[in-house]
Amino acid sequence: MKQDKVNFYDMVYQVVKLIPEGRVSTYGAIAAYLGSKGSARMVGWAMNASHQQENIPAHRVVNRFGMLTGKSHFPDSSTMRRLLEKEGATIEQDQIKDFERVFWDPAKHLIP
DNA sequence: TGGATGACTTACA
DNA sequence: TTGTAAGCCATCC
Repeated sequence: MKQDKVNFYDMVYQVVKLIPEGRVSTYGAIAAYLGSKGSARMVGWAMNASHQQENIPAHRVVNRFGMLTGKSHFPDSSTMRRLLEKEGATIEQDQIKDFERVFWDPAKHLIP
């Protein structure tokens, strides 16, 4: 049984899907919630694979600075910003304004 | 099998 | 202070 560990991607998806509307999270926060604080890259990697899933609001996941670093991976560089603004977030130059206000930490809102 | 990659983070010079 | 470098872990070729 190699599946002693649940798909890392699946865990990331679960957390990302739990992000409330109008809120955003960070790679590091999700990684830390999954138990691997230093695996922020894995979260981003999982997001890359999340393109197969349409239910993954990857636009709600940004880097630690609230910057839309993943916008380049969207069909359009403005798709990510548009989705966030549509949910009530404010984006300024590919960066979330009041980021700390819309920041959603899974480790604090979700119960392990 | 081993090396390389990745939408990041943190530490040190 | 700014810039460079390494570290993290899983997946892909």
